Amino acid sequence: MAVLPTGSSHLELTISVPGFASSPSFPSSGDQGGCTVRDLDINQVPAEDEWITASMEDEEESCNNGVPPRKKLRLTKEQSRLLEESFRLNHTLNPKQKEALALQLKLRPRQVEVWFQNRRARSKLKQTEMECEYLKRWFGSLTEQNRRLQREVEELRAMKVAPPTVISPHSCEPLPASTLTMCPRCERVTTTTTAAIEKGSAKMTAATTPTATTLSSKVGTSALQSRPSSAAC
DNA sequence: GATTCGACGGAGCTTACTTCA
DNA sequence: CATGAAGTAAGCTCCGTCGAA
Repeated sequence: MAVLPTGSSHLELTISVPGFASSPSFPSSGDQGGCTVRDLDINQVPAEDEWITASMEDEEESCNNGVPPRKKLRLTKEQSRLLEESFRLNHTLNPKQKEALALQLKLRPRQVEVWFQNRRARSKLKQTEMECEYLKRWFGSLTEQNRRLQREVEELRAMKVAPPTVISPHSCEPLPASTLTMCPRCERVTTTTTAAIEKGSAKMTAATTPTATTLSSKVGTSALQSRPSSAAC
């Protein structure tokens, strides 16, 4: 798709900074071949200090009636950055990648999975919105083009009634009006008979004002890559 | 009040495994 | 015993939705 950016670019992607160490502040509890998270149970709920609360007051009143209020996890900037980076490389994760990423981010695999689900869904939504915008603009320009062509047809019809002379833009010589027509697809002026012009005007009306359904069925993804009018006639 | 985003449940699909004729 | 069909469980993605921030 030439018009729309591929992948997730429309959801702001920050570029990784070389030398980033994953969660340097996290205490290492094991020492096994450089893996600092040996004892971390990835299926455990993150520790309390991993939850970012909206305010300090929230933190203070975290235990009401012994039931910890359900807090919404906010990913840290680094976690988000790493997730975005992974998403840019791959929109889906295999189980090993998921596990590794979860370990790196100190999140549960399920959280990584959910993040990718949401990310896919939301980038798709963004893309759909962009396609919608593009179609609106395209439809607008086609409508305008149609108006213009209809006006031209009217003018040509009027000329047919009047003395049939048209001045050529190139040679400034008078041309017979019956020889001028425009191909609705390639917008090239061709020579046809007067009868053909009348047929063509009817076709033009249909061809340049696609309905919403035909437009959306055409568009998919590939149709957005190029204007149909550029096709060979 | 609107928006963002982490989380969840359910539907649908695929794959691996088991059972049975 | 080998084989193919049918059943089942597990795991995945997508979708719609909820609710905290």
